[in-house]
Amino acid sequence: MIWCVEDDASIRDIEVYALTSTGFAAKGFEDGDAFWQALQKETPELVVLDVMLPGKDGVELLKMMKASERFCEIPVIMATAKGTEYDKIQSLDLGADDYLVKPFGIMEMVSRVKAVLRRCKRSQVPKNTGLVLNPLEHTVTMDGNRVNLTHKEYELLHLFLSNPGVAFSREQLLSQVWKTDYYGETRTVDMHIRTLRQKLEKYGNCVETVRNVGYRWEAAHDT
Amino acid sequence: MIWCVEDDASIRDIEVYALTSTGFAAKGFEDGDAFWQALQKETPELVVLDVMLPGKDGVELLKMMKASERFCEIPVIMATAKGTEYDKIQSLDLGADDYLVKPFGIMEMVSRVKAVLRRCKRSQVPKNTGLVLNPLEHTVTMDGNRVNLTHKEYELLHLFLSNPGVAFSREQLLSQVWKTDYYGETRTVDMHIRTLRQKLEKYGNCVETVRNVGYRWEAAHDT
DNA sequence: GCATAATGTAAAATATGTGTAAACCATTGT
DNA sequence: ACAATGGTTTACACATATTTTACATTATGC
Repeated sequence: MIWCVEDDASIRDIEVYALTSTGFAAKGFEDGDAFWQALQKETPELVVLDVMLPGKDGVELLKMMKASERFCEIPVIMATAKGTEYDKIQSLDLGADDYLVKPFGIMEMVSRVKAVLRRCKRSQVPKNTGLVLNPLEHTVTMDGNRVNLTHKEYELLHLFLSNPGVAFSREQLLSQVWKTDYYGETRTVDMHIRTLRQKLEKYGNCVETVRNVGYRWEAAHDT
Repeated sequence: MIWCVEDDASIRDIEVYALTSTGFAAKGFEDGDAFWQALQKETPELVVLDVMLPGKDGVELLKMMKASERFCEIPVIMATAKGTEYDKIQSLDLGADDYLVKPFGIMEMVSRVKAVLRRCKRSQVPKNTGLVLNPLEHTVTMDGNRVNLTHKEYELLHLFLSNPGVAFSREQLLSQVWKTDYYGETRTVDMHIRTLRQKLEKYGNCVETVRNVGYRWEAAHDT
């Protein structure tokens, strides 16, 4: 799925149409907020991001993506009317994968999308974290070895792995995993985090405690 | 090692010089033959390839590289005076990794080289500039590096970044961050401002003290 | 330049949140 | 009903964030 963030409706439509007719699945977003919101639920293959946007501008969004554990791997092509060298350098140095200067030919955009995807596919080293969760079998393997988790532990890990980098409060964990909205004084969550950490051995320290908030999965720590 | 294939000696020298002074190892080639010959003995990290060349032209060389098992993985940036959309598309579709239209700024070239290398080796994570606060992850990154803040420090920064330029009194800060309306004689706020300033390093002086009033975030000071 | 008020700094003292172990309870299968 | 297993609670140890205290430093007005 390719996402196009562009406030001008006519340009957006052309972009989506061109990509769709080339065989890509594509979706348009009018502003940064709608885009960011959708990003929480879904992960696109690539984003074509306009710099000039109402609300948060493209550069801001790019920074936020590249600063995030969860989104920093998503390739981004920046598009803008500003064609100064500084703009190009800034975007590229911020981690954008390519740059389009308006008015750009629609086929050039498609070509660049294809080129970036090709590059990313090529450089995608099979990044096996060593920790594989299989929802179908309800199992977890660590470097090929089965790990025996209890149900709650499994659900916790599942939630963490589906949202890497996101900090969850104990309340959130209780409501998501335990399906209860009560939260009094209890060490229950901590207890399960503990056993999970132990069973995950070297991956245990991927579960970071965020003091005063809760816990977070930090994939960077998987050595 | 970065290779620049370009027949115009002055342009070639500038390219090599710019890359070298940026920290890359770089070497220039006058024509396709010299380049192709060198390729048999050595493998560059990336090639900046001019389209218009005496003898075999750039497109020809690109095709040969991409057809070869041995060289097809080497990233290529095409450079040319022809700036038509067709040329761009052709090059990109032939497998070039990026495209420069002459006359290009020398720093743009360096940026594109960096961007392409980054993409090809995702191992070196792109670091963005600036200060980014991610409420979802409850994290703060500074030029791409994570900053470890305590909860109060985080809340302070959050408040400042959400209201750039606004001067807050100590009372206001106490009520917003500490959620208390009491204010006696205490250095608590100053203390936290201090640690925040320290942890933000060069962004530390964005926290301005407003004498007789309190503190304010002045984004202009983030150089 | 000096007195004074405001802010910066360092350390110690305190409060708070989290880790841990063991005991306790609930559910399931036999 | 009884084990066996997983889940919860309790109580306390421990680590670290926060606050206090005391004093140094810097700005401001005369």
